[in-house]
Parts: sequence; structure tokens; C-alpha cells
Amino acid sequence: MVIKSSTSAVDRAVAPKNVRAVDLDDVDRRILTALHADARISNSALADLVGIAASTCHGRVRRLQEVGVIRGFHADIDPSAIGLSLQAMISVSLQSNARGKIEGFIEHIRRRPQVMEVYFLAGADDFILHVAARDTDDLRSFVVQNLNSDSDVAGTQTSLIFEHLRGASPL
Amino acid sequence: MVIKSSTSAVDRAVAPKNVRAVDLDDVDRRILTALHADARISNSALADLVGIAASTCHGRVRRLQEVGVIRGFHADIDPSAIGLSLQAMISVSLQSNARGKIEGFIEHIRRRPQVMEVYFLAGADDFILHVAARDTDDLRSFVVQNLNSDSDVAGTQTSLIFEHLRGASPL
DNA sequence: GGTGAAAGAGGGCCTAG
DNA sequence: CTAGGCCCTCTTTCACC
Repeated sequence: MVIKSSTSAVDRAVAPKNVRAVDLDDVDRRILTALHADARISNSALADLVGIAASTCHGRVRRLQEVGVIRGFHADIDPSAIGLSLQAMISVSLQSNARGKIEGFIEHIRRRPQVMEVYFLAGADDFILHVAARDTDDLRSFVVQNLNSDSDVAGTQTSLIFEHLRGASPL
Repeated sequence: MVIKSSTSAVDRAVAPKNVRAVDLDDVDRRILTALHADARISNSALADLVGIAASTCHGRVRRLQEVGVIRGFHADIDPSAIGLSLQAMISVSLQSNARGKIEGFIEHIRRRPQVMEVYFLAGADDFILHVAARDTDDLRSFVVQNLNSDSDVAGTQTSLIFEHLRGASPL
């Protein structure tokens, strides 16, 4: 019941709908900007902010979720505050004959607790992982056990992250 | 007032506190996992989920925000649904004599509406940008106008993103 | 598309155990 | 930390513009 709601929120992020170009007016854009900055703003405060009635605002937000513009609401957790003091970007290239297995491989790697983001690429590298680890040993064992030991992996390149910043707003 | 709360949420993400290793028990971890999956779960539902009283849960969440474990709550907006159908990772390397200007440069680039994430790196590249653009022309003009035209930028490498997945949970 | 009213639910803050 | 209660705000639905 409660579990179900949080589980579905995760699943939604995993299975993106093919939403192409939803019509948005200026009010929608301001709603999205506000929710991008603070997902926990109350509906009434949001309504005041964008200048519409609370009930209208509520309907707008629900519609934006239904059509897939809003994929979910997530807490931003500081990795270093929970003991993951080391962050890195890992570029991974696969053997050319392993490209067909990429989907399954990514789904597996996505489940590792160290993995924060997976970017599946067209280019020299097949994907980039954003990972957070307790320390250098933890990072090394992640790379060795999940990547280097896999015969489908042709190579990896790890770069430490000094700082990670979110963009201001996509609108 | 309302503006202030959303503004401060952004600023918090910009100026990370040096929070190192906060003590967390198992209840805290479950709270964080739930809020990571669904930031809009109600306090009472969250309390039931982790098995504590609502008032206790409320205090826990507030404490996790105050000490910086939770940096904020953000809506996850699908770029393709708002007309940004093209996503890319751009690796950027700077001229070696420009390294001192990196902070200002990043702060500038972070404000571009196309920029979703900035990863400031130690390694061959100085940083990686995750950007979303309307189309190839928009992407090209972003790279040309913001990166290639800057004499501090030594080189860039752009890779299209096929798919972007969030990690399951950092805990 | 938009509004405002109204009922119910939930948040936030107590105090006592 | 829990339990219970209280007040008040917010959510959510509804009929209506």
C-alpha cells in the first residue's frame, strides 16, 4: 500500500514513457520550475506563486504527472553525509560483440548501491556511471567486481569528482 | 516568502556544507530510502512504513535536513516531454593556465538552461556536462557559444545519451 | 479552460507516559 | 520514543462560471 506507492515511483523512472512534446503554457512552466527547485512546496503556496486557484493548480500538477512531464519527486541526499565520501565518473566501453547485452548489463549495474546515475551513450564509450563510494577501496572493489571482471567489458576509465552541481532549471 | 523557500533550496545545492559522516541508524536509512524514491510521501505514511510514531518521524526528517543529509526535494522532469528531445554528455578540458578560473566558469555554465548536471572532475577532462537541447542545432549552438568560443576551453567531446537512469538507492 | 466553497485528511505541536 | 489530542492548514472534490 504505502510500499506500492514508493515502488511505483521507482518503476516510473525505470520505464520512461515515450512522451514527445507536451504542450505547456507559461503557467505550467512556472509550476515546473517551482517544483524542480522545491518538490515539497504545498499546493496552496504553489498556486499563490504562479497566480492561480489552488484547485486549478492541483489539477495542473496531476496532469503534468499523468502525461509524464513530471516523472517523480525525489529527495536529494548528500552522499558524503551518509559515508560515501568519494564520488567518481566511470566511462565504460564494452566488447563490440557484447552490445546486444547492454540492456541487461545496465539493469544489473543500476542495482548496485554505489550507482547514482547511469548514462547510456552513443560514442566512444558505451556508458558513463556516476558512483559514490565509502573510500578508495570501496571504489576499487566496485570497479573490479562489477566491471573489470566482466569479459564483456572492454575497458573503463575512472575520474574522481571534485564537485557535483545541479543545473538551475531546464526552463 | 514562498519565493524565498524555493530560492534557498537552490542555494543549498550550490553551496554544499562540509558534512562528513553523520551517524545514521537503520530507521534513518529507511526514511532516506523512502524519500529518495518518493519525496512527496506523507509524514504519517512514512512513519508507518518505517515503523515509528508520526511525531518521531517528523523530527527525524527535519533533523536529516538540518544536518545536510537531505539537501532538498526536487521534481524529476522529463526533458523530452518539455521539448528537449536531445540529451548529451559533454566532456570539457580547459587550458592549463585557465584552471584558476574554473569556479567562475562552472558557475556561469551552470546557469544555462540546457545544463542539467555539472560534474567537476580530477582527470583528463576538467568537467563533464549533462545537457538537454531542443534539437541538434540547439545542441551545436550551445557548444559553440558557451564552450568552443571561450579561449580558456582547450577541447570538448560530445556524446549523445540514449538513455538516462537513476540509481535505485544509495543505501 | 477557470473558480470558490466545503468536507475530510493530514501536518505540526503540545503534554503525559 | 510513543501515544493521544487539538488546532489549523492543506488537499481534494464538486458544482458552477
